Formats: sequence, C-alpha cells, structure tokens
Amino acid sequence: MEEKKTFYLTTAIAYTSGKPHIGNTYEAVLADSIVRFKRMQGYDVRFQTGTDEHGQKIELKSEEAGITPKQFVDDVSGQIKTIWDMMNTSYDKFIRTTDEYHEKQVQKIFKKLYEKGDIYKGHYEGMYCTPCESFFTPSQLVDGKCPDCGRECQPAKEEAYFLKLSKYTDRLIEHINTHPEFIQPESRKNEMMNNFLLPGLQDLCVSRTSFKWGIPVDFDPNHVVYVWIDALSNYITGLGFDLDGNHTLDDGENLYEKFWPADLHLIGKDILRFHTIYWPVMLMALDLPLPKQIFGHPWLLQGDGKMSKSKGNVIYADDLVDLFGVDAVRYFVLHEMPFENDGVISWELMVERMNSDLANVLGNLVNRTISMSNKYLGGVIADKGVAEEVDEDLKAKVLEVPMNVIQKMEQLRVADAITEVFSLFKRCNKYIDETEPWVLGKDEAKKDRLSTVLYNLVESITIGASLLEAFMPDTTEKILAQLHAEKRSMDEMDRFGKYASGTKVTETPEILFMRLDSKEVLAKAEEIKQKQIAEAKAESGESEEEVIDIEAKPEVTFDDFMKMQFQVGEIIACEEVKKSKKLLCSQVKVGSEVKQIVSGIKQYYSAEEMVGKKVMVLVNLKPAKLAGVLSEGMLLCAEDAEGNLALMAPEKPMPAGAEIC
RNA sequence: GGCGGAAUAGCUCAGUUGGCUAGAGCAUACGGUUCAUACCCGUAGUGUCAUGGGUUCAAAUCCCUUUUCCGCUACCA
Repeated sequence: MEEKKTFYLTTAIAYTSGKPHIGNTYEAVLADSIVRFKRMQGYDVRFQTGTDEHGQKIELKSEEAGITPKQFVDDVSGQIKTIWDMMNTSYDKFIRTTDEYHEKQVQKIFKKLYEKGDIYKGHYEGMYCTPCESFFTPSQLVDGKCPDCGRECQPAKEEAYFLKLSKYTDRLIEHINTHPEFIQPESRKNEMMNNFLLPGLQDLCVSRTSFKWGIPVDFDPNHVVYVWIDALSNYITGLGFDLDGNHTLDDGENLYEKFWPADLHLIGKDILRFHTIYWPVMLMALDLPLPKQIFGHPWLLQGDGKMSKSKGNVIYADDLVDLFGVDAVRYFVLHEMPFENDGVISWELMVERMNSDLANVLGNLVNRTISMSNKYLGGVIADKGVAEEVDEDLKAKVLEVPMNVIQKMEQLRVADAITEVFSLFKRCNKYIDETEPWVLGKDEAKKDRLSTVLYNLVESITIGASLLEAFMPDTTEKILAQLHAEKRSMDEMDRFGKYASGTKVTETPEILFMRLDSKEVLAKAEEIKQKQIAEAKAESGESEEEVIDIEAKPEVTFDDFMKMQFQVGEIIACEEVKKSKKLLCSQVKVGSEVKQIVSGIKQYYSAEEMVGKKVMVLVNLKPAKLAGVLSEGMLLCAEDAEGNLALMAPEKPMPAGAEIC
C-alpha cells in the first residue's frame, strides 16, 4: 500500500480584538479552497486555523468591557469560529493560544531557547550613552560602544528578553536562496532580503513586563511571552508537538511526525516578516525543520478608502452572506483576488458577479438543461450515441479544463482556477446554441440526437460541478443532486461519459442563484452603513473619556527633569523637507534666538499653517541631522493611538521665549 | 532617502524566451435565438501598449530618461 501524500496548511491565527471583516475572512476561505482541492487530489490533508488571544490590547478592551480577558477572548474567538463555520471552511483544528497545551509548550520553548543562549535577558530601551544622552539598540553599537562618541554605554533599566536573530541570519539567507519557492509571491522575497536580512537583523524583543495578559515566563514571572513566540508556535503545538519528543497522539496518530514541516503557511502580506524571518529563526534555534512555503496573500480592499466603522464602509462576511448566500460570497472573494495585487470589493461588484457569472452563466445553464430534459425527454438522460462533429470540441474542452485547474491550483492561482471552471460552463451554453435542442425536439426523427446532446450537457455539467467543489461546495452538492449524478473524483476526469446513461434528472429544478436588483442591494447596503455609523457613534459616545495607556518609562529624578529646558517658540517660517515624506523644517523664534527644528508632522500640518503658531519647544536637545537637515530642538506634540499628532501650545497668549516650567 | 514593483480598451486585468492585423472578462451597441432565471450565442468596436530616446530586419516585451502610482523600509529630536 502506498502511503497517501500529506499536506499541512495553516492560516494565520486571527487576533481576538474584535469581529473580523471580510478581508480576514477571505484568508480562511482561500485556505479552505486550497485544502479542499488537495483532498480531491487524494492528499491526506490537515488544515489548521484559530485565534491569537493574548496581548495588551485585549487586556485593555476587556477592562473597558468590565470582564476578564479570558471571558473577552472566549466570546470573540467564538464569534470568529462561527464565521469560519458559516463560510463552510473545513478546518481540522481550531487552535486557541489560550489552550492549556499550547501555553505549556510555549513556556517550554521559551525556556529551552533561554537555556541554549538564543534568548538572553536584555533591555527594551536599549543601551544608554550618558554623555550623549542617547539610547541605542545593541546592534547599533560599535564594538559594544557608543557609535557617536565611542565611549562605554550603560544598559537602561527596563529589562526584557531578546531572541538572537543575528546568529541565524546567514543560515536563513542561504535557505532562502536555495529554496526559491520558500517565499511567495517572489517579489516579497526581495523585500525581506533587502530590508532586513542583508542589512543585518536586530535582535527581537520577545517578552514584556508592561502587561499581564500573556503566557508567563515560568522562570521569571514578571515577564510574559510577547506575541511572536506565543503566536507562531501554534503551527506546531496544534499538532501536539512536545519539545521533549513526547508528542501528543491524536487517535493513535502522531500528527507532528506526520505533518511537520508544514507545506504552506497562508498569511496576509502584512505579517510576512514574522513568518519568513522570526519563525524560521525560532525553528532553527529549536533544531526543527522549516516550513516548505509561505504565501503572503494580498488584501481585499474597499474601493473608497480604508474600511472604518465610523465611515460605515466595513464589509462583514455575515452581511454579505445574508444578501448573497455563502457560495456566492466564496466565489466573489476567491474570484476577485488576484495573485499579487490587492483586490477590490464593493456591493456593486458583488451584484455584477452574482448576476453575470453565477445566475446567468451557471445557474441558468443548469436550469435550462434540466428543463429541456424534462420537456422533451421526460427527464431521462441517455446517451444514444448519435454524435456530430460539434460534440468533439465540447468534449475536448471539458477534458482539458481539469488539467488547467490543477495547474493553476499548483501555483496557488485560485482566481484563475475558478475562471477555468467557468469557461467550461460557458462552453456548454455555446454548445446549446450550436445544437439547438428545441429544434431537435420538434422532430421525432431527431430524438436520439437530442438525447445525445442532453447527455453530453449533463456529463459536462457533472464534471464542471465536481471541479467546483473546492470553491463552492454547497453548489456542487446542489447541482449534482438535481442531476442525480455522482461526484466525479479528480482521477475520473480523464474520460468523458461516466454519467450513468438512462438516469432521470429532477422534475423540479431549483434556482441556484437568484438574480439581484442592484438598486435593492444598494439600498440594503445603505441600511447597513447607517447602522454601522450609528454603532460607531454609540461606541465613541460611551468612551468619550477614552484613555490611552502607553508603556511606562523608568522614574526620573527632579534633577534629570531640570536638565531639560522647555520654552515657548514662535514659528516664523516653515518649509517641507523635500527628500522626506514626513518632515517639516521650521524656523522657530525662541527669545531673541532663531532655531531650526525638523519635525515629523507633515501628515498633520502643512508648512503654511505652521507659520505663526506658538508651540512648546525642547530647546537644549543635542542638535542632530534628519534627512540631511540640521535640527536644533524638538517641537512637542501629543500623539493618539492612531499616531495622529497635535502640537502643544500655550493655553493663553505667551511671548516667544517664555520658559515652560 | 534606500530597495522593489506597476503604468495596455470605459472598467478589471492577460500578454510566456522580442516575431505575422495587441488579447480576455465586464460594461456599451447591433444582430440571432427562445429551452431557460429578460437568459444564451454571435458581431462590432474604440487602444500614440504612461513619456522621450536607443538597440534590432522586427519592441507592449530589452536598455536608458522623465512623469505618475503602489509595496516594503529609513528619517519622526
């Protein structure tokens, strides 16, 4: 007996800070279509997804909601699972990072890396050079000394654990170079190489002391494991991996031995860095094999800018499903997503696809085929063998499509694969036009030919519907049920004519996809939009006293504070720094002096509106060059959670130069 | 600023190693058909293939210039 080939695919685990929108849902559907196809090809598949549930954000949100973090994530994780189920995703394992087994293994992994010396205790703030009053990350130091003055640096107080990435850089570069398929699409490989690997990696901070909602470092309980070691490990802990080799068995099966290394990590392009650099380094440090391939897929975006609840343009999977049905939504997200660029989603496009592809081409084809069979042949589909030349072209097409679909799926070109399947249905519609069954139906002498024509159609549709299973499983079932046909496996698609001759199709064909009126749909979309805006308002109304917690810095002495000189400055001129996206260069009058100060606020203030403002200036900061421009101080700003900046200004008129104390 | 990518029909995009009148889908117009969910089939298109130059018998494709857009990244005193 030949062992079945295995295929292990994972999605990123979804962060449980809130309900996932269609962009997140897309990933689960994409993954599902790939694994379903692999199953059709006879692979022994394991499909894992789940939720990432730790971190400061969740700690804060649960506090706001007045419940424990665990209650909070139980709720959100449940919601996510419900959506994944609604979308008909066929995962084998839904892992949660709060699972006891996972937490235990993460602690063991952390400890092992620490004992091995690959994780060391360091300082999150970096190295401090007292004379220069500057912090540096360890990798910025020259021979362990300040890159500016060459003197010794002192570690700052905030302690944290770091993963030594630098130790494995060369091995990773080598691996990526010798495995061109490792990072997909290929353009992403260059980004990782040029931006991180070749310039040299900074060690990664892997613990936090600033919040509690995480997996504790068991040998140093002030620390919790920060996101990456926790979240990334799910790919092996979900298989029952045990660091000491006592892998947990599942029904007697050693899943870790069987499925690791993973065949494919399917992730969004935004977290490619973590999966192609940090994760492989972790695995190397643990002496475990690396995953075979990582695909950073693009995103589905709204046509009119970023999705935001306050704009009311967030599209959620359940709203779409209510209007269109599960398979239509699956079809849409898979079909609209190109391989490398972001796809666009909108209600209008959704209606267009629904009507032209699903209702007109596919639904109508099935419907007209069945109704002709009933009308002319009493529903009995029999191959009477009266072939004509046109049949050959149809058969050739029908036999060619499965091969094309396989080829596209192998390259992860899911959108192209679906298009291939639909080209089969389009060919069928053309075949009806070529053979004109309604003409044959009027001539008793041509009844056998008619019968053959309809047989060819039913056979073609059976193959097409079977191919559709990876993408639209419910639709496959429905079509085959109406035709009373057996589902065709991949290796049965090399031959035309397996549909049992003489089978009777259903007398009452059900409409597969209802045509929709775009105006009605848009009206409903508008309703959803208003509802969202109202909800967003209610939420922000509740949290009007919204607060932001930032990481606490070590205490300073009064003397430390008094070293800093703050004054009111008047901006008398301001221009953009040409070579930079973010910087403005201001001439600031402080007393009788004029200082040149460069600030990263171009996104929030134009050069013109800066002029005349009176602002708070840190005057005695050591001058530095930014983008080649000298800056002799700092304009102070307040920053919100989104990074929006607001200049600090005196609350009553004050002359330029007034001391702030 | 660094690295990379893109610019093709009204829209979304294909176009492999340079090769015959530059393609597909949607939308539009016209024609055909009536089994069907007013559907399906056919035909017609419009293109200075972003820009200027170069290599070549031959360039959407290769090289350089300019412009615009996008991604990653750095500067945020």
